[in-house]
Amino acid sequence: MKDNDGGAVALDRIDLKILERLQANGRMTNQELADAVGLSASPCLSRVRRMERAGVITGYNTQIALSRICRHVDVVAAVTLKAHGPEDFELFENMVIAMRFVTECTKVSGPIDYLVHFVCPDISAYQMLSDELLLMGPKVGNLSSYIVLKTVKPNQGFALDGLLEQPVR
Amino acid sequence: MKDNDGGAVALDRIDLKILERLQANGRMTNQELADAVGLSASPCLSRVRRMERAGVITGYNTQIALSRICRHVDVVAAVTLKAHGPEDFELFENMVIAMRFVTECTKVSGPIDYLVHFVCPDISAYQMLSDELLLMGPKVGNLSSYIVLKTVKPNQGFALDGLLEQPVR
DNA sequence: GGTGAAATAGTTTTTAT
DNA sequence: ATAAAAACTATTTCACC
Repeated sequence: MKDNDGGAVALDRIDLKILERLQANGRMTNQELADAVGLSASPCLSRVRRMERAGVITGYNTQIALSRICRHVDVVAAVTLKAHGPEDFELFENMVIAMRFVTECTKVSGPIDYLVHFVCPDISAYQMLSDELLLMGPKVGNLSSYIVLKTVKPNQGFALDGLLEQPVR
Repeated sequence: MKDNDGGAVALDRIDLKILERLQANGRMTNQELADAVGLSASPCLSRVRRMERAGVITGYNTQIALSRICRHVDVVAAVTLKAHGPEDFELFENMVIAMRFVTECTKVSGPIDYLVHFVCPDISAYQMLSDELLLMGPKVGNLSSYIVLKTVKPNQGFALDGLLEQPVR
């Protein structure tokens, strides 16, 4: 599911509708999708395939309510490195990428360098992982942990209509 | 896709395998899934439906590479309220839930109350939204904005095998 | 709770516009 | 580039284990 050309991708209104529908339900059949966007099945499918090949659609996921299956803790760590050379960033990033129970990591601007999201079996597992970052990893200057108490608004995709008001034909 | 009973859900090894596969590819066919977990198509489908009804599977999403479609800014705001009564939390949460371009919001422990994730068309749109929270909303004591520069590790689901080592039959 | 066959429904390729 | 039709494949139900 990768065939990037590196450039921007032009989408028309129908492509946008397809993305909106698939964002809300990634498992709908091509038939349902075609009906929803006012196309017959085969052009609808070729549009989806085209967006997959262009790297616009990068994958399909299943949302799991982890709390229904097992106890776990959800923690966000705000990490600041001591040194800020390219090799310091690279070392930290490779460590985080390889780390189990890290579900997501972003590099941010400002006094914090990284936000690292962990989903671990328990606090002691988190304790070990954050220690690993602090002790064994590259020079981590500060690591503040924020335990997630509640998901107020779960991720339900982008407001594509609001984001794409200009470039859509 | 909701038929919760409020209680915990018992899963066996096959259910777990199903979740792992669907987490990696939410659009695989039931046939492929059945083959992957060593079941025939019909029991595989009934397990999936059962987990959907039990609220273990809460939905199917499509990942979109927004940067291939349009310019945008991705910001995480760390918000601390001035007052911490139940009504202050509720007011803030309702505001955030209704807010366009907020893709995700979590309540956290510690000196910060909420992490609010925005994906906006540009910085001026973000400026307006954060002002809305600061000025019109409930008493926001502090709002620090962290612009996302890079996604180091994109969300690829949970390490289910590591999280579920105890309760699986 | 699983299997395998049968009917229904969806996907995908080809062909024509 | 779209649509319709044909061939193929998957989904879903059901009788049986």
